[in-house]
Amino acid sequence: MLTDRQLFILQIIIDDFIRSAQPVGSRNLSKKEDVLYSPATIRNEMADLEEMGFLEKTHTSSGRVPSEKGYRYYVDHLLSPGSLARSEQTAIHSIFADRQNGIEKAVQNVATILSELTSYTSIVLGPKFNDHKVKNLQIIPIDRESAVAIIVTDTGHVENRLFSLPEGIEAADIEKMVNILNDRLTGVPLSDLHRKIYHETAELMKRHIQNYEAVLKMFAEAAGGSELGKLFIGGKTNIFNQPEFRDIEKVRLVMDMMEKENEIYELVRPTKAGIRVKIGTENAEQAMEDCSLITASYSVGDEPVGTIAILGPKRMEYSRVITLVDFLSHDMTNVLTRLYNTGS
Amino acid sequence: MLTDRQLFILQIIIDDFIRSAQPVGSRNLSKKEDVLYSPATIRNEMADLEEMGFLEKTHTSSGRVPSEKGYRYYVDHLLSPGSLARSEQTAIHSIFADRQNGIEKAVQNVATILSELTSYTSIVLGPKFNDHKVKNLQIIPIDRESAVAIIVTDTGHVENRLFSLPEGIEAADIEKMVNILNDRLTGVPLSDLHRKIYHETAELMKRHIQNYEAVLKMFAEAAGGSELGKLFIGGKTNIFNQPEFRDIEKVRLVMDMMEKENEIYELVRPTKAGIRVKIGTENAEQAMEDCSLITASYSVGDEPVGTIAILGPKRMEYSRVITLVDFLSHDMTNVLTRLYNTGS
DNA sequence: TGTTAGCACTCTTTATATACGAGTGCTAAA
DNA sequence: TTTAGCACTCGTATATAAAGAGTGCTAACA
Repeated sequence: MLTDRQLFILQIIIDDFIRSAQPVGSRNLSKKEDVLYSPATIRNEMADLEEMGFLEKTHTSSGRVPSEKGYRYYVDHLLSPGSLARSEQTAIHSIFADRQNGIEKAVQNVATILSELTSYTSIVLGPKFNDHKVKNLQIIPIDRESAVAIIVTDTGHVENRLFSLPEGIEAADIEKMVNILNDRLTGVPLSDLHRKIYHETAELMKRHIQNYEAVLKMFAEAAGGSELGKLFIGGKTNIFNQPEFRDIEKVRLVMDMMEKENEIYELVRPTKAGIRVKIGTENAEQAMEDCSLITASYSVGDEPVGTIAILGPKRMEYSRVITLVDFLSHDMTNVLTRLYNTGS
Repeated sequence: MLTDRQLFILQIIIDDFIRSAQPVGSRNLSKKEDVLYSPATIRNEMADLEEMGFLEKTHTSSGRVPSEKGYRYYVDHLLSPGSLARSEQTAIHSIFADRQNGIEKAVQNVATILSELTSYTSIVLGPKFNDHKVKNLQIIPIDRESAVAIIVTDTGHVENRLFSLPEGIEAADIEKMVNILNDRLTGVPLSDLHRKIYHETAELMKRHIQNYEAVLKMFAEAAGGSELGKLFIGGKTNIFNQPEFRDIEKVRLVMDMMEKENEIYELVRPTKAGIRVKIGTENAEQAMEDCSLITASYSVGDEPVGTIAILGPKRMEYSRVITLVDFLSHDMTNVLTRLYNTGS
């Protein structure tokens, strides 16, 4: 349906617009050294491309601007693969080189480096710990009324939660309880913990400990707390650099959204799909209608556990960002898979 | 030096400007029902106030705008005390009513409510845990190479850290070590922990456990992690509402600063002083030159442990905000003091 | 002596007209 | 099929004028 020349011109127009943020006209295009057609020819092709919906005009006699459909086609069919500079590769590898600081710090660094490398806003959803298995449970009494429940996983992650002790419980009871829980629950994945707590230990504890229910409830809650990983956002203010966000109301919309964690979670829910590109109104959120979002999930083994994403203007350097996000997500998958699968 | 009438006029001008964000002229002022002077009289007084540096003009024939010196005088001498609506008081009290969720959640709520109540940006520095005392220490081995160190305080706060185990350490050794540490360190404040670990336990452990040093080091590090409380910022985008921040570059400066935690820490370092008001360039930070910051620290007993603050335009509702921040900081001091002093 | 009316002046804002330039669509010629 | 040419459109920039809000100063008034 599209001739080679139309493809070529569409690609050049979008490339140019991504660089300059200015509507591109036939005259300027034809002056480029690798463009051999006259302005008139280009105008004809442009008119066709516009009719097909790939280009738009900002007003009757302006140059052309890519439409969302145009970007979509560009991303699906016209992207040149692109490769990473060696310096970028080493930057990425180095994030996980020093594992001493723990996963969270590393994930935090991913967000920072992503935003610095791209000049866009980065979103990183840290790995969820559902699959991690209970290594050890503790209940530390604080005073007569309260205690802290602690869950340590086989990956070194620690969940903790303060809770009120039932009236008149004895230190010996607590110890008994901890023993039962450790005995029955060690090795259970966090995602199963809630169920197992009630099914496997309730009967037993009922016999030994009065008022066991309140305690079980708190434990179950502590376990359920981390179904989703932690969210990190890097370069929140990078959007100020984009000329199409000179309008303060647009910036505000995006900024507002970035403060709402649950909306962000929706955007970056981990999936098995590879790179996902959402352009403008392809994003459900109203606030994203002038933005594009590129996401890729990373996995432990086959199970997607987290996501990295880049949020930028529709006029985004798709090629570069996709390459980068692809590389990084695979790198994270490798590192995490090695880390967690040898551990268990 | 200032006549009563000058004080009165200065106050009305600033009040008016805070409300309207518009330079205020003599004519409009004189039309107010509680102003009995003619425009000409007011102009004369205005000229005097300007000469003394309390007012400024944006251009030769504009109305007057308060200078920083004007705001300063207003805050120091002209503030009407103001009181909180009952609904606001209950909103504040209710934050700590439900202690179940732990301090951190409560502090988070403080930030949210502060920004909602004021329409400015709120900054809340959570309580530091230096004074809290060790209740219990644990070392949970994860695999042959690593373990998690856990410190529980008498306030229910939990610190944890993953560390590498020295080669060839035995499970029995670890247990012995935990016993020694608990024996010696229970009741020690976190701020002393680092020192005590080396002074009081090193000798003893040396005798019992080979390669104890690496382990001690990790424990000491875990303890040192929380010298400062956690930072919460509410209503980051509220600044977009301020007409003097229509300029995107100004917004950017402020937004950029809000992303830099260490700069924020400098602004809200807890002190014993009461309410502090910093107007415009009284703040050292370049980015704050068009903002005012109102801070108040809250304490446990006599020891300031955290800070709440409101960041807004220089044209801020000082009276309201000061009343609110004062009330809230005292409330927090009361609640926390009761909570932590009865606990120990 | 303090207050006020009057007036000329300043400066911003808004509206209007004009010129300029980048770009288009269409027609006709190559 | 391609391209040169040309009239036309529309946004941007510039100049000019008019309106309006506010000031400072002078002189009159109580």
